Amino acid sequence: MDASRIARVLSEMGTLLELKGENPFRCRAYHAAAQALEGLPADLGVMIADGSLKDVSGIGETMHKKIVQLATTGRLAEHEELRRKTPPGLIALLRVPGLGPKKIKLLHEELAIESLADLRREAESGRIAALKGFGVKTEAKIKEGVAYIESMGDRILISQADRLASPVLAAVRAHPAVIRAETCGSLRRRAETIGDIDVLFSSTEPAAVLDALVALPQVATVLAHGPTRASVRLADGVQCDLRGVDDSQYPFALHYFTGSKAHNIAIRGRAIERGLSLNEYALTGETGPVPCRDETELFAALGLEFIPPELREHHGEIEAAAAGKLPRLITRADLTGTFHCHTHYSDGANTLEEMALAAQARGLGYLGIADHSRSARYAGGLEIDRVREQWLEIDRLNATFGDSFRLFKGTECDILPDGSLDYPDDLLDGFDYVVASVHSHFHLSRDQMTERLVKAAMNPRVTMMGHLTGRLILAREGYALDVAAVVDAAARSGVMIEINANPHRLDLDAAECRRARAKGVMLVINPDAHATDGLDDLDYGVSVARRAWLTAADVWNTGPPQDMAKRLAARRGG
DNA sequence: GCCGTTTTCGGCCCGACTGTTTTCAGTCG
Repeated sequence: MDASRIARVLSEMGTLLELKGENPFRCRAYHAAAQALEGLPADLGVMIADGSLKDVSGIGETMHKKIVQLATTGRLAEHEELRRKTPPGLIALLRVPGLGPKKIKLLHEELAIESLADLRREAESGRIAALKGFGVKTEAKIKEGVAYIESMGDRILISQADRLASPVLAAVRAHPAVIRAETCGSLRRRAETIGDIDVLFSSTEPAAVLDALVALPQVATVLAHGPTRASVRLADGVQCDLRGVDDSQYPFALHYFTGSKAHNIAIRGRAIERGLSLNEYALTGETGPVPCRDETELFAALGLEFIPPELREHHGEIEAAAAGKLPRLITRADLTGTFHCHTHYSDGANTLEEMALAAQARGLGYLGIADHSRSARYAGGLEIDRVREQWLEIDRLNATFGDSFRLFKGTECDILPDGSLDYPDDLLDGFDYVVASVHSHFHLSRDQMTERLVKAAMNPRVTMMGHLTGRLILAREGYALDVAAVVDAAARSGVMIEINANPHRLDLDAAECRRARAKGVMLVINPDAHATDGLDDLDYGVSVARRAWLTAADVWNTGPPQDMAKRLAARRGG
């Protein structure tokens, strides 16, 4: 069993123990261990073998044994027993706002509620309001919460969150009494998916600002509304938390509400070690508060470099910041071009020229075109003569661009079920580069799929692997695959791995990218654009790279654009 | 269950808000 699957098991055990009414610190230990597993610096198997897993903070002796057992046998008796004893529907009840482990336990014991459906029925009957500790308001809130969950999924893509948050943030900043404002939480950390939107502002009169904000046209329902904090549901169902603080408190609140939770706990621990106390309003020492004008000063007061929000996951960033060894993270401005874009030759919406002009308008010095190969019939994959026609058009366009811009000839070539490529070798040799991707036969066994992708990653005609795991966030799990084995193969052969920047994919993900880079694999940020505005998704790819601790030197499509032709040729042994 | 330049036991981040309570427990972030 791999690290992230084991993390899910441990996290589920933590939740099941909560529902059982276990000691909350013991429950937290399982969640903390799961978190630690998600951020491992190396392969789990390797870390078990060389003993370094024992040194990971949050994994003690007991947890280590459980992890080893899961890694080797894929099973854990304690987990199976917990599952057997807990009705499976109980976990879903945690998603109902206002219901936590204690109330769910009571509902289960008193009314035998074991599912969302049970909960809705009992709430409608009025029996919940009669329970001790409950009341008519709680019951009404439960009914509303169940209806919402039944109508919507609980998380949204970061791209959707951006679209929802930006008008709200603009409205907050436009309020005359607001001094500073920012979105916080997982949105600021640029996570793949967002649960709800957090907006923080500073003002001398936060209550008045909140009064105005809950009346915004984007707000559908007000869930809570106090003098410093309000929770609202936006028109399309996403929850938005608004918080106001005094401007002197703003840096502390910004840091606190950005999280992650694990990062915050560790930072507070560091404050305590230094005889300080940190909460969301202030950093306080024995002689009184330590004023900080911004987050940089807050980190400095704790002896730390500024930690970019994308790194705040308690995956080693505090230790690195203390040692002055944080990487200089890649930015969008470092990207000088990109590969893997589609045109109307296959399933793209725009012409070669339109894509080229859009790339230039975004400050890129080159653009790689990688339309689908012939087997991808549903996507208009190119037969060989169409490929040659496209090459001619690219040559004609390049002649008009002069030295200022260049289109590269690529292909997103299907990896066939047996691991071979979808075009003959002599045609593949004519491309400037080859992106190899899986678009069919998703249901091979894990061993077969791994063998298929390892073979492609070892193919000397492959330049980079496209959307390696095939996942679609919130929609489809990736196919069964030993990612580490394919990454190892890519490391051996010098094949690059794509960070597919489409917000539905973000494939590879940040944790795998970080491990791949540690093995020496070069990453490349590609938008998988099917239209000109798809090029803007590069921002999401940069976020993944930053969350993976990558610098410009770790990503292929950086550096002087005029060198790229030579670098590509060198990759292809030319 | 984890962890240790005060500790191998006794802590474990902590404040706002809500609802059901006459002083606070539970939830949430």
